[in-house]
Amino acid sequence: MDESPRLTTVLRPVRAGNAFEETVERLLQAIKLGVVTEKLPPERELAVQLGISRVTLREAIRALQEAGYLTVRRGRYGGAFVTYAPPRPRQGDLRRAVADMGDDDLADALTFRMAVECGAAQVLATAELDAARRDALRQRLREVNSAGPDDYRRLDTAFHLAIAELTGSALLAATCADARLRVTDLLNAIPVLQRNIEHAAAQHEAIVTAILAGDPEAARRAVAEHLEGTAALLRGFLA
Amino acid sequence: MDESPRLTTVLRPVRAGNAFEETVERLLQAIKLGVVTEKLPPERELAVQLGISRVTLREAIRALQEAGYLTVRRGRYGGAFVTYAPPRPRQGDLRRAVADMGDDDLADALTFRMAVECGAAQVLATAELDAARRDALRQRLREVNSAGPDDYRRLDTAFHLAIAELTGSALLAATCADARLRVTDLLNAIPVLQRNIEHAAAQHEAIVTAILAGDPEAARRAVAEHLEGTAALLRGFLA
DNA sequence: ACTCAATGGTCTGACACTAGCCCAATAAGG
DNA sequence: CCTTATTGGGCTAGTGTCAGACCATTGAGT
Repeated sequence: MDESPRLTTVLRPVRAGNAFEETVERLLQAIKLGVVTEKLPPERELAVQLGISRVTLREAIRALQEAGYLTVRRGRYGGAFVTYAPPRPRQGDLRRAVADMGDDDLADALTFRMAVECGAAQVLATAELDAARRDALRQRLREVNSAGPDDYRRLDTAFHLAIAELTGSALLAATCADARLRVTDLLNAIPVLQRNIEHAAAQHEAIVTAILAGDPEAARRAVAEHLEGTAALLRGFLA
Repeated sequence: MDESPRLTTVLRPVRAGNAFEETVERLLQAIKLGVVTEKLPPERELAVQLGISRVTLREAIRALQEAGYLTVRRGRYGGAFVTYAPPRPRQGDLRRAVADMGDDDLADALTFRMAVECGAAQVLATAELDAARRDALRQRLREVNSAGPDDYRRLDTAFHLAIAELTGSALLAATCADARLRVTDLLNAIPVLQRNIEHAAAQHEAIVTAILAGDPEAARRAVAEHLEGTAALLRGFLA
């Protein structure tokens, strides 16, 4: 923070890059988060959803195709198919992934995620949840707890995002998704060990219990503990 | 939420509008939040900060000039001067302001703000603060507590934003600023009464005490209580 | 009175992005 | 085998945005 923090906070860049770059980024996120696992929506439809022209979208798709993330088929029942699965992390991947981010960026991302996910859990615990929402939350918990190593990250993401989405706030959901994908590359570089899964499962359990019990303090604490584990691990790789 | 919430969360529009519109919006925010009270930075400098061309910035400035928010003077020591102060709210302003937002948007904004501000306070309470940061926080508290009715909103904004900024996370600071300005128009339509100021002062006091004591639970609770008051007032105007 | 640094005002050529249209390929279903 | 709905592929004309250069104005200091 050089001069007036409030000034640089509000007068920050209005756009992160050109439409092409931002679109590539967004699609990559959707793929890496496991939000789309099979086929992207048709170009015309997707272009509308993303608020860009089809030309720009097609350029982005072509870039991802050349990078090996997508395979495009023409004709009816064709489309852009996801041909990517997060590779099993190998020795040194994590160190490299951490090094690829600046130290400041990493700290920023971790802090950001901690704040918004705790906030979301707390809000959800405060809200009065109908049966459908309670069931949806339990369902996500079951899914992540019964996941195999290959699906684990995807279902873990789904679980965490579900908490934000169930608050009913689209802004909050989008922000949590944003926070999550700022650490996706790092999480994907962490080996998924059985005992880690079990540890996380207990914490997920605690989060859901607190939310369903309507206890915002406990929900906040449970999420903070859960995230702190990962954060501490990643911070260990900082210079 | 129609189909798959996660899908619409990630595959949302990549840009909110064209560069011109977004720039107007951003500058208007800076003015209404009271972040700039006198003069905007020189065009060349501001264009770089906002990541846009000078041409686009100038169009935005001209629009705000025609709308009466700015006066532009040429020559050395010239620039774009703010000629706007939030008007004293009158009877019916609040009802109108609430009606101008959709019900869904209002609920979304309030939920969002609750989550991110609580998250920020909790994070700050967890962090180890050096003397400079502790002093900065106390300073902001003193300022808002000794504010007159005309400066109150501006200094209240500064206080709330300071909490996010002191976490050191630029992402979190930007998100809190965003959350705040989604309710700025509504807050500006609420009359500033002396007893409300006093009530808020006690709550601000509690927030700072909890943060300085390193008690994230208390910090979270204090912020939640503080925001809930405003939220309840606004929700009262919903159809 | 003059100078000059800082600032807004304007122009130009290049590139990015868009909307809308039509073509080409493909596979399910008759 | 043929038809057809659905989907990607490609083109064009028009608008938005940019970088950079140059002009016009102002007022503090000399």
